[in-house]
Amino acid sequence: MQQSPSADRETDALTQLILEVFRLNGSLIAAGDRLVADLGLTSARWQVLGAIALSPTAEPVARLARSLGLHRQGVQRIVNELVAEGIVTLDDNPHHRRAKLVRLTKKGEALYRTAERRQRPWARKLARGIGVKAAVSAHAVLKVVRERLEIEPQMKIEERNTKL
Amino acid sequence: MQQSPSADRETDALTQLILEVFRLNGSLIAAGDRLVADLGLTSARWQVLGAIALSPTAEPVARLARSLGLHRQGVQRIVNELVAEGIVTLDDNPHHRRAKLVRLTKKGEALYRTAERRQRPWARKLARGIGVKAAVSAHAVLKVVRERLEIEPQMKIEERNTKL
DNA sequence: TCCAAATTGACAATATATTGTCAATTTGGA
DNA sequence: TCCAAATTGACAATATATTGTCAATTTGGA
Repeated sequence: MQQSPSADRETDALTQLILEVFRLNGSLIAAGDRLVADLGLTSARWQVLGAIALSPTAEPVARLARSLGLHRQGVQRIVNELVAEGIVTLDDNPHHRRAKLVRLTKKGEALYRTAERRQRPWARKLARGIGVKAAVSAHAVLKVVRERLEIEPQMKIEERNTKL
Repeated sequence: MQQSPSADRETDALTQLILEVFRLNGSLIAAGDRLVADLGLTSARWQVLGAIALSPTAEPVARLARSLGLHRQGVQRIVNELVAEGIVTLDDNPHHRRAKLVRLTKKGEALYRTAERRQRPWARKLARGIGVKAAVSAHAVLKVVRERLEIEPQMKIEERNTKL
């Protein structure tokens, strides 16, 4: 089903964009790791910490994993490490005997705030001169693509484990 | 060093964009895996295969890894598997006794073409209606950000192993 | 109330990625 | 020509991610 030439230019443009997303993702993770390494964080830990910090209410591991699009087991592993280091605690959940609620400790909150304080000027330098409009528009494009990828044909990570 | 409000909106917009890049990257890898799974490929294998197929001349593993921004060892592992499956071969390199040149076999070329044929209509569906201009502009934004991340403060993957 | 389905954390097996080191070899400048 | 530095693949140790399974528990509909 060959399309019009303009549709093909569109396809090519998106393909290039996708390749750039892969490259940028790699660079961002590497840069994030460097940014918080001396705090004992990694990009992965930071991401989990962020989900805990930003969630309006404390949540169990499985729910955090689901909302991050990560594997339950991977998040569990990270959370267990963070517990061992006194960065988060697992509190009893009045609504579920097994599913403990993950909460930041004082130390965890301080850690997250430190990382946040460091992230901002870093992002500011990266953002300089890009323009709100261009950034918002790029964001919109990526979001549309992601949403198209996520409709049906695909299953969520958790569903894969459960259903297959 | 507090900036003007507009600079902060810019920072916020970029932060949102960055989070979206992480999410999209995950979705793309998952979708890519599904797209070529029945061909015996994964996103990682496909990426390596692409580097081999698109390079104007055959290259050794270390060079492929460098140009992909991946670890030499990871690419080596994938290439070894591809050799075992008859998808690529390691040919003698007249200029270097150890660094064999990775080349696609007939089978490998056919496989890559099959994957490519499948990728195009898939990308076309994803791209529909996005507009060349929006895609190109988004690409430009991501590229600028990546290039800023890659100047100095950071070392290339290979350099890290060698220099530290 | 009851019970099948879904959720959850634990555990284990395996796959994959990362980090570090080494020796063979090539490269490039003195 | 010579030799220090860089590149390269091999190997190994470890870290991390993925997949699969299970039992405890909760949920939601009959």
